[in-house]
Formats: sequence, structure tokens, C-alpha cells
Amino acid sequence: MENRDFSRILAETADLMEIAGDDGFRIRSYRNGAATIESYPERISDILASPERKITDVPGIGKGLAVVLHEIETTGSCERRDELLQKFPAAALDFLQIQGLGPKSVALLFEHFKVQTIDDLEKLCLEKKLRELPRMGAKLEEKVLRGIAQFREHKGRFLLNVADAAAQEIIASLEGIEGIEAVTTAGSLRRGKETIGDVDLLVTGPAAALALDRVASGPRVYEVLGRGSNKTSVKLGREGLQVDVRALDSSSFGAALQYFTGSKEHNVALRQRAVRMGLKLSEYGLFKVDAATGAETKIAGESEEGVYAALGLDWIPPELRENNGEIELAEAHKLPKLIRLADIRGDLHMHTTSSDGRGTLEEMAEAARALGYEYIAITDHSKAMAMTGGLDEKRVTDFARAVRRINETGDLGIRIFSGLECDILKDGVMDIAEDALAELDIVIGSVHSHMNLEAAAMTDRLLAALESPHLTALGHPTGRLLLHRDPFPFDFDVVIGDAVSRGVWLEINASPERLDLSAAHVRAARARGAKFLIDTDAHHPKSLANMRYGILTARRGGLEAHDVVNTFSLKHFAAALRRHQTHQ
DNA sequence: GCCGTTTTCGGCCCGACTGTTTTCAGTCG
Repeated sequence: MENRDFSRILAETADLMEIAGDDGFRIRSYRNGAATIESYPERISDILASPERKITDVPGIGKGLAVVLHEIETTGSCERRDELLQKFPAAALDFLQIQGLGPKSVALLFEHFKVQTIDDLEKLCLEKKLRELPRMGAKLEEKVLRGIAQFREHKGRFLLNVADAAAQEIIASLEGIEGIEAVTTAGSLRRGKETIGDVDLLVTGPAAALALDRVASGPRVYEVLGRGSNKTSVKLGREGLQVDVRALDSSSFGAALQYFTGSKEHNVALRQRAVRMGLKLSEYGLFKVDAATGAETKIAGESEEGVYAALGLDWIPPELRENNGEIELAEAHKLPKLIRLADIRGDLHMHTTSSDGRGTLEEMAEAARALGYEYIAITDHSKAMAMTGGLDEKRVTDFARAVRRINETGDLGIRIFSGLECDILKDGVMDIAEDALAELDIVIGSVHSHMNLEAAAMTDRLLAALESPHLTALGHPTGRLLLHRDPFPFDFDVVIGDAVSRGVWLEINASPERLDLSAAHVRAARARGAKFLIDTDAHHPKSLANMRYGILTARRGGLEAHDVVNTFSLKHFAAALRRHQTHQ
């Protein structure tokens, strides 16, 4: 049992308890425990098994949760969860995913209409029955129908980090097995897409078939969908992430890697190109076809580079393989030199215990130093985010001064920039007065409320925010939450054009829940001359590692290192900030 | 259910909007 399994079961139990109307503070304790365990540096299983250790030494775990954790370790569930799963329909947890429905409404639906499935719920809305319940009306019926559509669209897809973690776990489990030469990710995961339908893995080596057995009998396998001599398909966990593993001959590995990486559109274009050259491209290789006899001679396939080269192309990074013009660039030797994770010198958006982060400034700084960064910005929330304990003007000013003192001592071994993730209020006014913002090195303006404005009103709001003389960057500019909430509408070209003319940078928020801006927006904004910062919005020291998802998104958007300000050395970055400030 | 301590129980991040009402519960962030 891994920590994330404990964490998931606790969180699920909390959801069920919420529908059941259990005590709110008890529910919070379960959630708190789930969050702590998810990011706990040690395996909970190991602590439970060790006679010298006490699980109650883990913060947030007391007597009650200790019992629950032991139950989960031995049975995979706990008493309260089992009880509630009996009481409510199997799809109970799905109902909470529908925007507009909370635990109270869901409980009422179960009680009054005996709904079992999302389909039942849809029927109720269409038949206008929802409005029979107290405090429910036509508007809610419409909202729920929209929520159901969104839910269905997202079902069966997974966030990039979830798919990535599953792939890395399987790769690690195959490492060091005699006769396995390489295990490689392919498909949309290798292309760095923001959400993933299923994970594709390719295995080579004389013992590749053995790897298929290993995967099929893995600890997290929930169901084996298929097991042939060349391919195994499994579903992992109750969430059901599908993983396809293929055993390949190393003589055609490059062609197979190319084929299974896709995208489909990129591959179609490549095969058309091959045909025009009198060649045939498949997952088995690139073949020369004799026009007279039809005889085929393999001319490439061992390596991907070889396949592209034989087609007269530079090797194309997987992130660009969407048939968006990358083939033409590869032919002309004009592919961008894409930004790499190693180019990043600092992280400019993170939270601490001063608002809703889980690490202190010192802990975040230490984690960033361990990643080899030269600088970071601490950007806690502003006061409009009341729930997070956001900063008011006095705390902002005090914080800016405290950071200046910290930098003078140099004790932390990394340069700290004082920053703020300042809310952009409904009318576009900044949540913090300008004289307080002036004390800070970096101000990231973000929208966290009133995301349902009409496009024109949202455009005006963002344009008004851009007038703030101390705004350094727009944070998660479209407000989307992947698999959860669509971007809010606004006139992207107008807002980005204004940001560029004012020298305001655009964030690529690397949090796997956001990846905002999206790759397509990055591409469009870059064409207008925008500069970007890629940052993690980390709420925990561990989350600084999410930078790589932001890098993938930036690469999909075609960015080079010089497009991204936090690739600059400390000296150059500080100078860029000063230019930004005096520009105002 | 956890924590801290005042060792036995009280406090535990808050504020605003929405759609439904006719004074506010539920949802969201």
C-alpha cells in the first residue's frame, strides 16, 4: 500500500462522510490526514509495520486515524467507508464531481429520488423534476446538465502527472531485470499532452516478454484487459488508468517508437511524405518499394533519428509532433531549439504557510536550492482569498522588508524575491493598494473569483488589471482547471497584445491541474512577442518538481530558453525586473 | 478527529455569490 492509496481512501471517506452529513470537523481531519500523507516523505506502510515507530507521530494523525490507517493497510478500506458505500449508490463519489452539486444536494437526491447513476440525474434534469426539491430550480437543472456533459467529457482521462507517475513506477519495476534493455514511454505521455487517455510503454531486449508478465501481475493492477505475446493491457487501481505495454524487436524500435508516439495527424503526414518519396513507413520500419516488382527493402527503423533522417527531416521533438508545421520546419532545418528543464534557474510563483502553502519560506528556499536554482519568488495570496489567509497591505509591506533583510544576510544560499499573487478583483482593480505593491519585487495578478463573467466584461477586467503599474505578470491567465473547469472566455488577442505592449509577462503555470497558459495559447502569444515565466505555483516544497510539466507545455508551444525570463541568470533576471519597474 | 494544554474540552482558515427565496442554505474558492 503506497501513501497515495492511503491518501485517496481517506479523501474518499471524507467525501462520503460529507454526503452523510457527518461532523464537519471530523471530515476536515480526514482531509487533512489525506493531504499530509500524500506528501509525507516516508512510506506510511513502513511506519505502520515498524514496532519502534508510532504512526501518531505523523502530524495530523491521532488515535482515531491511526486505527483507520491500520484498517486500510490490512483490508484496503475502513469501517466508515464500507458502511457508507453500502448506504449510497456506487457512483456516489461521481455525483460530487458535478459542478453545482455539493454534498447536501447529493444527499437529498439520493434520499428523495433514489438516483443511482449520472444517467438518472440527467433524466431528472431533462424532465424538470429537480425543481421539485427545496431550493432547486430551472437554473440549477441547466447548470447540472452542463456539469454532466463536462463530467462525461473528462471521464477516462487523467492528469499528466498521474499518468507520468504510473509510467515511472512501472519503468522502475522493470529496471535491472536481466535481458531488458530499455523501457520507453510513447504516445501522448511522451508528447507531454496536458491530459492522458492511456499510457503507452515500449520494451526492448531478449527478455521483453518477461516484462509483459511483470506488468500484468503488478501490485496496482485492477484488471488485465489483454495479454498476448507482444502486448499487455492493464487497468491500474480503481481509477482505471489503462497502460499498454508492447514488447519490441530492437531492429524496428525506432520505427515503433515513432509510430506509437504519434500524434495520429503527424504520422499521417509523415506516411504521405514517405509515399511521395517512393517509400513506405510503418511501425516496422521505413521501406524502399521497388516500383516494378513491389519488393521492399528496409532502409531505416532501428532509431527514430534514422527514420526522420531517411525522410529528409531533422529529428522532431515529440512535443511538436502535432502536424502544426513542424515537418516543414524539420525539412528546412529550422526547428526551434526548445527550452529544457536544465535551462530553468528559478521558480517565481509559490506559496508558504503565510497563506495556504504547507511549507515555510525557509523550507521552500531549501527545496529550490536543492534543485540548483539561483533564485525564487515567494508569492502568497492577497487578502481577497480570505480562506487562504491572504496578505493585507501591512503584511505585504512587512513581508517585503523581511525579505530584504533575509537577502542581506544571504543565509539561505539562494536569492529570494518578494512577491505576491495578487487577486484581480471583479472590476479589474488589484486587491492590494499600489503603494504596498510598490514594495515588492514581483506582482503576479490572478483571477480567482467571478469567473463566469461575459467575455467582454472579462476582457475589460483583465485590461484594467494590466493598467496597474506594478503588475509583473498575469498568473494562470485563462483560469482553467484541467478535467474540472473550462477556461473563462475573454478576447485573448486583445489582452495579450496589451500585456506585450506594457511588458507584462505571461505565466505558464506548471501545476498539472492547470498548465495555463495552454500550449496553443503559448504559441499564439509568442507570435505576438510575449515573454513568459514558467513556475510551479507550489503549495508544498515537493511541488517545485512540477516544473517539468510546465517545460513540456512550453515545448509544445515552441518556446526557446530566451522566451522564458526564469532561464535568465540571477544578474540578468534582476536587471530585467528593474527594467520592468523603471519602464512603468 | 486532531491539537494543545488551561490534562479534559473547546477551538478548529473566511467571505461572497447564487438561486432560491422572502431571509438564507448551499456551493465555491
